[in-house]
Amino acid sequence: MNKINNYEEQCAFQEILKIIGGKWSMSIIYILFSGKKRFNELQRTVPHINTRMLVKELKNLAEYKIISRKVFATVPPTVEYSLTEKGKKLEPIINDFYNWGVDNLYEYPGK
Amino acid sequence: MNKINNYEEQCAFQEILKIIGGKWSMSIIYILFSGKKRFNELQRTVPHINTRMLVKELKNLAEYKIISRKVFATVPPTVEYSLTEKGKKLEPIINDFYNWGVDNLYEYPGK
DNA sequence: CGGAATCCGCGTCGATACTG
DNA sequence: CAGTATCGACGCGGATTCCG
Repeated sequence: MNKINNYEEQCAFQEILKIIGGKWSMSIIYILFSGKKRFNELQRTVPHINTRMLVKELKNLAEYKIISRKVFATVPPTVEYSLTEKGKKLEPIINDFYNWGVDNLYEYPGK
Repeated sequence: MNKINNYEEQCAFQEILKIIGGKWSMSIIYILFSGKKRFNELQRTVPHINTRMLVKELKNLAEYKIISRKVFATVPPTVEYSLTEKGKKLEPIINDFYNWGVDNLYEYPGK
């Protein structure tokens, strides 16, 4: 009854992780749960990320329609990022994931 | 009411991802949902993983008590890996994650 | 069988500087 | 403000070989 564990499922898993398993993706999505954010806001909120990485991740997430990018033709330019419906569906999952981590990982201080 | 998005939470997130956000961790855990597995079984089931990476991941996961490692003093040696209670708690989360990926990512064929 | 050890390329990531 | 461009290093991860 358990169709888990076949080779194709594993490959699918790896594809999924390639998209949102990166170093920064989850952090960015996590931040966007609280609403749309501008580029600089994101950069300030995600610890240690740099411009290039943030641009790259945002582009990637937008490509898969997890986030949407809205440009306002103002001076200076304004760009807003927000979650799409797909992205919003991740909220409970990522929250569970985060909570699991806090509950189960943090009693191990040392590397 | 949303305490999300502060700097420390973000750092915590990055710590968690460092532990189970690697290229192979989730795949291995996913496989172990269906029961204990031996080293070679895992290596055969996870696509493209090699010995070194598998050893490394198993060691890491065991260190954080997500999986447990049982050695049987037989000849030839037998080692069984299985999920701990902590690891089992991940099952619904990773399943949700996987399902989300299949539902939302697979209509994008291209790179 | 289940690892450990070594060697090494290649891609990722980071820092910096620059642009519309 | 919101990126783009370029460069260089470092470390991840792959292949191979050896060991108990």
